[in-house]
Amino acid sequence: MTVSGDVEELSQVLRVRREKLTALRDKGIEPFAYSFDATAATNEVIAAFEEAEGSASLSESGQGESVRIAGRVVSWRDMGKSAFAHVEDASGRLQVYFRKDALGEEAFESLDLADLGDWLGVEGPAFRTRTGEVTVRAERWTLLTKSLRPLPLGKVETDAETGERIVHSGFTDQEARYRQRYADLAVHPEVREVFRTRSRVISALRSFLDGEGFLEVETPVLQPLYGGAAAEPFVTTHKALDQTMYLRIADELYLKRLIVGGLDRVYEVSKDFRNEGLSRFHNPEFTMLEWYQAFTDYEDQMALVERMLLHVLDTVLGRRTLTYAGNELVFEAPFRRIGLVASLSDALGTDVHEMSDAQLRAKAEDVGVQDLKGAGRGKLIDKLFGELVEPMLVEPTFVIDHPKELSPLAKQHRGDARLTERFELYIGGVEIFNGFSELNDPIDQRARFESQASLRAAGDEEAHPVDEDYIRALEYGMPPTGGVGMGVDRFLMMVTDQSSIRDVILFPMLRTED
RNA sequence: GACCCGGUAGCUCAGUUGGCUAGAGCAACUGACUUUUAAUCAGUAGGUCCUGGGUUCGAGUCCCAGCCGGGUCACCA
Repeated sequence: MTVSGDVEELSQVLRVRREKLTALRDKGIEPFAYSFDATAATNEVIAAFEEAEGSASLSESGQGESVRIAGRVVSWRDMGKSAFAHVEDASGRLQVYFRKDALGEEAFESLDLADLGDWLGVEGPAFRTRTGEVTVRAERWTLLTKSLRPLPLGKVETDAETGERIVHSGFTDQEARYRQRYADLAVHPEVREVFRTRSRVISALRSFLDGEGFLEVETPVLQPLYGGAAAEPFVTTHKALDQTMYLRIADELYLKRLIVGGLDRVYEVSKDFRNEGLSRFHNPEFTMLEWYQAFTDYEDQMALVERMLLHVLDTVLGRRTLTYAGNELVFEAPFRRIGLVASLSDALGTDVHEMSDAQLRAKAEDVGVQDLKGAGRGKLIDKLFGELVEPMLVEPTFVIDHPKELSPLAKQHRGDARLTERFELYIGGVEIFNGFSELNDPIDQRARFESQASLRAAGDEEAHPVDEDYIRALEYGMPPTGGVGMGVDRFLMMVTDQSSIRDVILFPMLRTED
């Protein structure tokens, strides 16, 4: 684009708006107002008018009380000595009727300098038009903000039979919508609604945990050593300390340090960062909810997750079903539970525990798993599960009792030394929750870290590094604890039926422009 | 990282076998219209055809390289 103010080189549509800006100032109209005192949101104006109609308290000419509304102009129909517009605010849109005789010559002529996208304040009584739409008859209008760049507004048609909203020539380029989320939000009320839902869901998660006696805490984003998940970190440097720092990949090890300290129920809503590829289920910066509760195990936590999800659905949606990717998901506790190894054994027709590593590897190659370099027994089982069982987990399903090598922070299963007490909750075929009976034996924890280190030496770059300070904390004594991590963005994909994680993140990661 | 698809006006898109001055709808501008609602009618203006090379008398179109995006897969306990 051009140097700002260099009007000569602006494209025609931008130039025209700059010229109107100048014309407004010449008329003594301030194009960027300081404030406006609206008396009602647009949806309240409509509701109040309809109520007045019902109680027959309108004036003889069918007008309600005068109102003041503020919003963005999203449609305009000029009729010579009158004009209709729709003005949109956070609550909805409302039609405004401008008449030369009601506004006076000067105020009406000044409307020529208004554009789609401008923010306007309008004052006047509501009435119902011949075609039946509740409308404000403007007696005064105020320019609140002049828009200097045309918004990609489509034309909105309401289907007469179904009442459906049909948008013509809208703003559909995905790249442009993500890069200019402000414009995407401005022209798509349904996108604004997705993010309102996001906010309500996170609020409901917090209120649920608060109600259970949990304490919301904040732990470091910048960490001297990363841990709590198997992932590549972002690396940075603190200059004054001359020290390498990592952006957290999980909150787990810090939150469990707090359990050691006696804060027996803690949770954190956090941004975590993983230096990995992007996909419709992965954004390098994402929102995680983790909580830890002393004196509970993974059974207790599965029950808590069930209650939490029902609370969120009841609070936010008022129903216990979701439609995601064309599937109806019914939430009814208790959710289905399947053993990871048991279900894989069923799928393979052989007991997984009886199979050698070589047999597992051969099976994995059979079903087309790629990149098995350095994969240990646990990873082979996990890959096979991902290939053979995971796609069938549409209804909410707890997958439980994972192999030990896959879960270096989970407590050994009380009935089977090969397994851990762990669960993952799958919804719509996607992993949303991950929890376990937390490993609190520092000697076992050190051994697990060390076997991770040998996996790392064998080529598994995601294996966990040893965290000596965390082991020291466990040595002081961590009570029996159940803990859970939740992929908040993924859950929101389910709640709002969006197919990409980018559609539930306001500003998803993209390569920079230019 | 692999494969497929795409990038043309502010927005949404056409553009044939390579051929004259690159088109349409919406938005914009001028004019008409005081209950319209995808308002309507008449007219006008608006382009780095993603970038850089190449082939050709001639490239939006064909070839090569690159950039950016979307989708699918891989990666992702």
